[in-house]
Amino acid sequence: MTTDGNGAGVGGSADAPTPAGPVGARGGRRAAPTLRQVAAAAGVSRATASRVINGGHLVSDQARAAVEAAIAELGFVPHPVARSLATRRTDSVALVVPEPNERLLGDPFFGHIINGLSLSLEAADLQMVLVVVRPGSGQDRAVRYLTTGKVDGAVVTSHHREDSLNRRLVESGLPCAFQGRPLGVDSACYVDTDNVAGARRAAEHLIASGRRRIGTVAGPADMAAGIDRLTGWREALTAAGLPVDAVEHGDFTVAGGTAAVQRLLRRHPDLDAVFLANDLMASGALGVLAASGRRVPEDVAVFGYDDLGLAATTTPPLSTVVNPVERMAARAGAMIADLLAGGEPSSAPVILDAELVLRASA
Amino acid sequence: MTTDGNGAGVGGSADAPTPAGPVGARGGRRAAPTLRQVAAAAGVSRATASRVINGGHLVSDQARAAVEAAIAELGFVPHPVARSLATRRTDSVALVVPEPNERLLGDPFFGHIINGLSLSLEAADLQMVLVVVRPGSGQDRAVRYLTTGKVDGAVVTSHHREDSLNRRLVESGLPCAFQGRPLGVDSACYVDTDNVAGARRAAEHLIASGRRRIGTVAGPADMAAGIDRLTGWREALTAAGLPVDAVEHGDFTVAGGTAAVQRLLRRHPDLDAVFLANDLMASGALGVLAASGRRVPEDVAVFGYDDLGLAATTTPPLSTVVNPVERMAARAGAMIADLLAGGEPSSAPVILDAELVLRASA
DNA sequence: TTGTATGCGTTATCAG
DNA sequence: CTGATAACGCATACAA
Repeated sequence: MTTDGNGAGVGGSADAPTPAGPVGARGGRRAAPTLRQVAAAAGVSRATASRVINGGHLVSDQARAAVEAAIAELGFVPHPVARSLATRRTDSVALVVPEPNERLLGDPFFGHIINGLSLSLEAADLQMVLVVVRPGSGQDRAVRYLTTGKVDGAVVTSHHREDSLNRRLVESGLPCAFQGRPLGVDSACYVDTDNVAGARRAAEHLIASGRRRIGTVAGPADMAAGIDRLTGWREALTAAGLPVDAVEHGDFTVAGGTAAVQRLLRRHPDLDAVFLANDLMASGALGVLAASGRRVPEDVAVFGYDDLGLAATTTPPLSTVVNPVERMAARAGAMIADLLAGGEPSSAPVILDAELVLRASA
Repeated sequence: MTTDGNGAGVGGSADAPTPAGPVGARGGRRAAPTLRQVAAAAGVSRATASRVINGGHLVSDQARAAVEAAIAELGFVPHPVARSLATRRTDSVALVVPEPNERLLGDPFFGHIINGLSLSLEAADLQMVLVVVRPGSGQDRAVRYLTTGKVDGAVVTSHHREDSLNRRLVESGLPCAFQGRPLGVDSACYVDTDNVAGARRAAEHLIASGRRRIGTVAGPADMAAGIDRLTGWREALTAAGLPVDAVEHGDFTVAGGTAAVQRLLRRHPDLDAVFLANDLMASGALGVLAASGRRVPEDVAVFGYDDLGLAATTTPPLSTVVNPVERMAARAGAMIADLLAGGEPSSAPVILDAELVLRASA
């Protein structure tokens, strides 16, 4: 083993240009052992030591054993930065989230995204880096960060409004996977849920249970989820020969939903059902309806969208459409992992199903 | 300027060992320009080019102008990984969050943490890396990631249960700042809110408004926030000569709060007020009270804790204690930024105030 | 003020 | 199977 007290310097290998003085212990952390020290302790070259670390092919059992012993003894861990510089990989991917608005702060949505993604990335030994893009110069900043080699790829949550970010990212050549159909860019590398079908089914349920005057509070007209859920609602009502004029738009927040429902009821006091593009807004609707003396679901049925926890705790509990956010994020993570492993970019998006969950409100 | 069509190779500098062949364009991304190319284009040495990039001291105006022009022309951006290897800094800090449980998924808590922290880190030109620690081997994994040079420091949200993570991190020498008083470690480098005072004030308000039989649903007994809020409640009741026997513990979730309140009411049907250690549990309590035919606040007053959005939207809206989560995270970010900039570790924690917000429930 | 030389810790190439 | 050695891209003592 040739491990003299010094820890290095023996072994006869001609590669020790390092001054070898007492390591400059800055702060309080003692310097981590390097590959060179491992090689010296094992009596092999750095190249051989490196081989056993990376797969261990093409090395004699003897050399491998020696190196592994040295690694264990020194507590060696490869320095990720140095490795990145050499391999030009960082083994980390960014989760890009839109500007922090009411939705980021108060919606369980992002918690689920984060959980699903970090879990699937972990399975591929990738680290998640959260990049929140702020308005103003934040986008430039984010693009610079993402395209200068600090991450190997990105999962972009495309629930934000259409802007140039998506396009800039794919044009930069950075491997990207989108969660939610991306607007403003022509990429098939995304996973989404079938928002159209989900909304349609919700509306169909309302119709099947006898409702005839059905309104909706749609999401923002410039977000994919907002557009698609409105489309599904229209499809169902049109197919049933019902009018589709009772539409208001909300911003996916409780306050926004509250205001939108008030407008809707003012214009259409005869509504016997309302479909809201997410549960947060539906929760606001519940308050408005109660305040106006309408009973849910006897007088007005309420249907939400998301089922991310809130729906089960309102009074009455909300019937809603399951938004498989966590699974979407996980699939997006797998997608980017595939891409980074050399897989081909998927030619078709992954669309997860949108099932109903019936509770008391409709 | 000596810029021949080749872009490099002139200037007489003796450092061009690179083969100079057509860059291996892997994937679809064209290779980013390097410092060497900038130096060549500007007709200076790499050292000089490096100097103008890092502050620009000790360089002639002429050289600086030439380098800046070259940078602009080539669109040069320093490669962060190479820079990190040389400087031994990464300019990024980790946000360490506990295992993903119900709280991470459904609580707006983490959204606020993320927002506050990323904002303050951005001000210090630091990038936030989110590290979620899973049960099992997740902790080893996290510690390895955090202590091998991929981040310069960490902000640890200490709302998770007491475990060895805190200790392992500070012992590793990694600069750490905690959000919430850390259990299991003796560090003054944290920012918290005065949970004891907050809970005490809430209870005092209940007492001042005439309530005499006051119960509480405390948080977990092994989390700082749970412990402190219970303490505050006890202090107020004891000072008023009221009994402190009506105590149940919940897990900070709606379901947990629901169950805990049911137990509490079974044991103490005469309660005229209840203080819950967070709004999620308070929201569960609202449902139980309504179901049992008790009016809020006429029969039973309800007081929550957090005011992170939910409290304003329940029926009735919750009186609660403001938990300045975003400001805490921001302060923790500033703390770690200071530390990394060479500042001294703070000798005393930062404690933010806990104010009441009165709504209809109490 | 500028340039030279070297180090940062790995991986990868290419002779042996 | 193994070992020199050259990248990787940038920063920085030190010399001039």
